[in-house]
Formats: sequence, structure tokens, C-alpha cells
Amino acid sequence: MDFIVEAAVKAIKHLYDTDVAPGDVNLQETRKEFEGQVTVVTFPFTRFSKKSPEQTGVEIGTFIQNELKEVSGFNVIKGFLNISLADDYWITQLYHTILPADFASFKPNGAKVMVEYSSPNTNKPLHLGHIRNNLLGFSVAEILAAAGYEVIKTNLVNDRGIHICKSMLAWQRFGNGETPESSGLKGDHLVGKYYVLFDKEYKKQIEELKAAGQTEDDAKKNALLIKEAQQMLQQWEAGDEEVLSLWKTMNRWVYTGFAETYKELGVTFDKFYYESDTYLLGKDIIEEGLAKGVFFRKDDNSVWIDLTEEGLDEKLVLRSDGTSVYMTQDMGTAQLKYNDFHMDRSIYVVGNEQDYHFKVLFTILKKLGKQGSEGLFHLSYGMVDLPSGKMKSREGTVVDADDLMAEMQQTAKVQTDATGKVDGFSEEEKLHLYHIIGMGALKYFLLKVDPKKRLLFDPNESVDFQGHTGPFIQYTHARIRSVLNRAGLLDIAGAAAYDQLAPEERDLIVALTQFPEAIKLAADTYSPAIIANYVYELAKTFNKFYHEKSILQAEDEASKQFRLQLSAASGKVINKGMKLLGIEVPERM
RNA sequence: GGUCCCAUAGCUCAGCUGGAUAGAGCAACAGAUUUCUAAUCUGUAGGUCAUAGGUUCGAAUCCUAUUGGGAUCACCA
Repeated sequence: MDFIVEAAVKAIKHLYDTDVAPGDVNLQETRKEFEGQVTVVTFPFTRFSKKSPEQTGVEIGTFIQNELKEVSGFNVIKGFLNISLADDYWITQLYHTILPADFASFKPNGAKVMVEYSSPNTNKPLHLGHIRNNLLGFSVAEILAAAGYEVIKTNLVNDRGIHICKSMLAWQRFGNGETPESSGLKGDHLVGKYYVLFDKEYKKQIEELKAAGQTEDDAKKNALLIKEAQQMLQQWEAGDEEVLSLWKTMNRWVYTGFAETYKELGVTFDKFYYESDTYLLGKDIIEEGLAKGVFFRKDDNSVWIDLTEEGLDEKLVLRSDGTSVYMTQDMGTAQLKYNDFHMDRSIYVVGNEQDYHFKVLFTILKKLGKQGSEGLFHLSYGMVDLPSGKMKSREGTVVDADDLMAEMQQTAKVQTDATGKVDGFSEEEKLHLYHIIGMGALKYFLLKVDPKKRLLFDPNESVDFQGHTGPFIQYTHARIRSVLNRAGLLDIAGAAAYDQLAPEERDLIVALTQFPEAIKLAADTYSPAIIANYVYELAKTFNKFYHEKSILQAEDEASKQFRLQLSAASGKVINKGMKLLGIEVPERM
């Protein structure tokens, strides 16, 4: 649409002898109730024209129509110049822009971006909150890749620390040698079971101590189990053979379980980092920061940064005993990642509860003048809450990721079987379809919402399969495929005679042309929701067209071939758009 | 207490850098299938865009304050 903007600029120069920047021309899609496809807002130009908005619109419109052969007409309503482009223009768009294989594929832009997401703890299985994280991270990575970036997907696994020791200790104490094999439990679930058990026993001990007269705080510190867990962590850090062996065994169980969950979710990673490797990093950066005067040392030997000027607090970066804190580690890890990949941008997909942490981390790295620090971004997303409140693994009040995915596929099965459309499918095809649809419903449900908004999930209200949902879009795709399969070989040349567009056809082409802009906007704002909503609008537009116009029974051969081309283009864009969300589309459903 | 985020129809959400009469889906009601997949389509009903000011030709959108909800401010990660 740049050519319209250019023509408008030229019109204003010619008519009112004023130079305006292309950015000053406000171009928008014409609202459905008016004639035309693009609209120029004329209010800003009245100060140059010294005329009414209507008259200004007519003058600019007249100029543009004379200037551009693509413009077939215009109307002005209350200062809005609605421009109609000729059918020929839209048909050309379909053939020469949309249908070619390279439509909406951006040239490599030479920039490298890292997307870090998932970042699980190895003491418990993944839950719904992690699903949101994983889907967001994966989708953002896909979108950035589509927008021309070179993308590296990383997963920083939190595989050490006191919480891991809690699971280990509880297993050691109460597990009786239970293994995934002996219990039939998925490894991550088995370990999670002992994490919950630890908390239960720990609470019991706290109550006992309180009954014996201790305050709550004292009881929490003095309970035998927590002391043992702390001791275990020290042994781990000291490299105790037995503890390390247990740690390795239990983590292996967890990784086997995670791998299954990731596979089911359809997410992948290019590089794993482990905190057990990185938790000691960052100390050299402390020295560097002290030398540069960015950090300062207090009398007790602890190291701090003063960020009060930035509206933040003083922040500890190294303990008085010389050991690292979370911030130290993250500084070190950031450096490590940069050394490994030299990326221009680095996206951290982490919940909004860590907004403060990342603000501080990025500020520190910038103050240190670290390479790549200008490209740091925290993709902060809202928590997934239940009607009962926040999910807490410790207390078992979570929607488990594996359970939820299984449930979604079960619901998909019920809904699909009820239609009777899959009777001819093999058992394998059916299972595959249930998977595609169930996961499509879940993924779309989570991705259509703006990432930064918190999400309420009611387990008692099932995720919809109708309306503004993944299955709606998948269905539209299956519908298109069905028609195309019936049509057999397409004949573009046969469509050449078609030169008069019906409104539904024009609307559909207009919608299709907007795909690249949607990708660009989604990439710039790191928001899969943009793509989700775009694809939904497109599917709706197609369904309307499908309903109004017969394809295979079209009036004549040219109409039929044209509509087949239009359908094929729609199917491709839906497929590609859904792929950016990590959602598959079926051939039949 | 300081800081950050959020608030749009009964419910779940769109609304791009300020632009026309604020849009979808679900739920409710009424319709459409001798015709390419009805997981679809059409229509009806549903709004003080949290509140109050301000900036502007023009504000759901920008600014300020207030209210409500959430998060965070550890020598935890």
C-alpha cells in the first residue's frame, strides 16, 4: 500500500505546496460498511488545504485517481477518503504476490536472536503455567524466524538447588527404592510426588515444633527435614559421590519425562544450558564491575550495585562469604550465552513475577557495557491462575501439563467421533487427528491472548472447539483441502478470463495480503496473539466466501478455476499462520 | 510504604503508531443443509471502554489523580 501513501504525499505537494513525510499519511483498512478497501484520513491535511475535510478528501482523491491506474474510484465521508482499487489490481495481487511460494517469507535480515524459554525445575512435572511459557517461546521463535531472523532456541534447566534436594531427600527417606519402572509412573511425576511429600512431612515437623513452643519462623528453620535438605545441598556442592549419584539418577528420570512432554507439546530446543554448570559463573564479572566502579564492596565484604538513580534499589550481587546469588549467576550465564552465539538480541521468556529481576539484570549488564546488552528483552507473560487462586506445585494445586494434554485429546476424540466424519479413518489416523485437534484447541486458547495478560483457567469449563478457537481454523483448512482434492488438477490459465470480483472474493484477497504485515507486527511486538487473531479473521473471511460462492459448481470454468486458486492461497496462508503458532492443521476432519 | 502490570458486552477476548456508529467468540433467542465438510453461515439482543479531570479538530487508545485486582521490593532461585 506504499504506492497509495506516495501518491497522497505527491497530491499534497501538488495541491497545497506542502511537504509531508510518508509517516504522516494515516492509512487504514476501510471499514466494512463503506465502499473501498483503503482509507486515508484527511483531517491532518486541512491545515495545509485550508478547506473542509470533505473538500480536502475530494481533492486528494481526484488527484490520486488520476495518478494511479490501480485506483478505480473513491468516496469521501466525513473526512475519510475511501479508495477503491480495481479488481484487476487485487487479482494481480493474488497471482503475483500471494500464490508464489515465497509469499510472506522475509529475506534473512542478518540479525541473530536467542529465545530462552521453558526453563523448568527438575523437581516436579510441568504444569499449565509451563505450557503457556513453552508455547509462547516456541511460537515467538517461529515468528522471528519467519520475519528473517536467525533464531537460537535455548532452555536453561534449573537442575540444582534446595528444591531439588527436597525431592531427593524425601525419596531417600520414604521412597523404598521406587523407580519409574517399578511404579509405572512417568519420571518427572515420580520425582514430583516426593517433592509434595517432602512439603507434607516438613509441615508436620513445623507443627510439632510449634506445639513444643517455638515460633513459626523458628520452627521453619529448625525442622529436621529442612536442615537435612540444606546439608544435602552442601554435600552436593562439595561433590559428595553418593548425593551426586542420587541427583543424577533422579534428574535422568525427570529428563525422560520432560522429553515426552516436550514432544507432545511439539516444542524443540537448539541448545540446553544447565544451572549445575552455570551456577558458579559470574564472579569474574563481579571483579570487572568493581574495577569499573559499577559495583561497590561493603564492610562485610558483600558486593552491591546502587541502582537508586534508575528508580530501583541497592542490589546485592555477591554474598559476604563470596558465594553467588541468582543475579551473579544470571550475569555469568548471559555472558556465557553471548560468548557462545554472539547474538544481537536475546529474549527471555519468563513470567511477570520476575519483572524486577530482569530489569535489574539488564540495567547491570548495560552499565557494564556488555556486548549484546542493548538487545536484551524480557518477554514477560501473565500467570495462569485457577478459580481457586494461584497454582502451587508444593500443595498439589496445579493443572498438570500431561493430564491436561491427555484430557484435551480425549475431548477432541468425543467431539470428532460425534460428527461421524472419521468413520473411514484407520485407528492410527484417528489418534493423530485427535492429537492435532486437542492440542490445537489448547494451544490456540493459550496463544490468542496477549502474553502480558494474566489468564484464568477453569478446569471445569472445557476449552471450546467452536467459534474463536483452534479447531475452527483447522476445520476451515480441512474444508479447503476437501474442495481442492475433489477439484483435482488446478488450471491457472483457465482462470485468466475471470476479471470481476465478488465482494467476498475481494475481501478474502485483501485479508490474504495482510499476512506479511501481521508477521512483521507480531515479530516486532513478540506477540503470537497477533498471528492468532489474524488467522482467525482470515478463516472467518474464507468461510463467508465459501458460503456465498460455489466453487466446484461455479457459474463457469473461469470462476471455478479462479476460486480454486483463491482457496488454495487461503489454505496455504492458514497453514503457515498456524505453523507460526506451533499448531498443525489436518487435511480432513 | 515504593515500583511495575492489568481493568472494554453476563463470560473469554480483539481493537496496530490517537480517527467514522467500539468489534468477535461463548452463553440466550430466531433462522439457513435436494448444492463443494453445519466443528459452518445469517440475524436479534447485549456497552457510562473502572471513575474523575486534562491534551486534541478528534481519546477505549496519550497525560494526571483516584478506585479495584495482580506481581514485586531476600546474603531464596
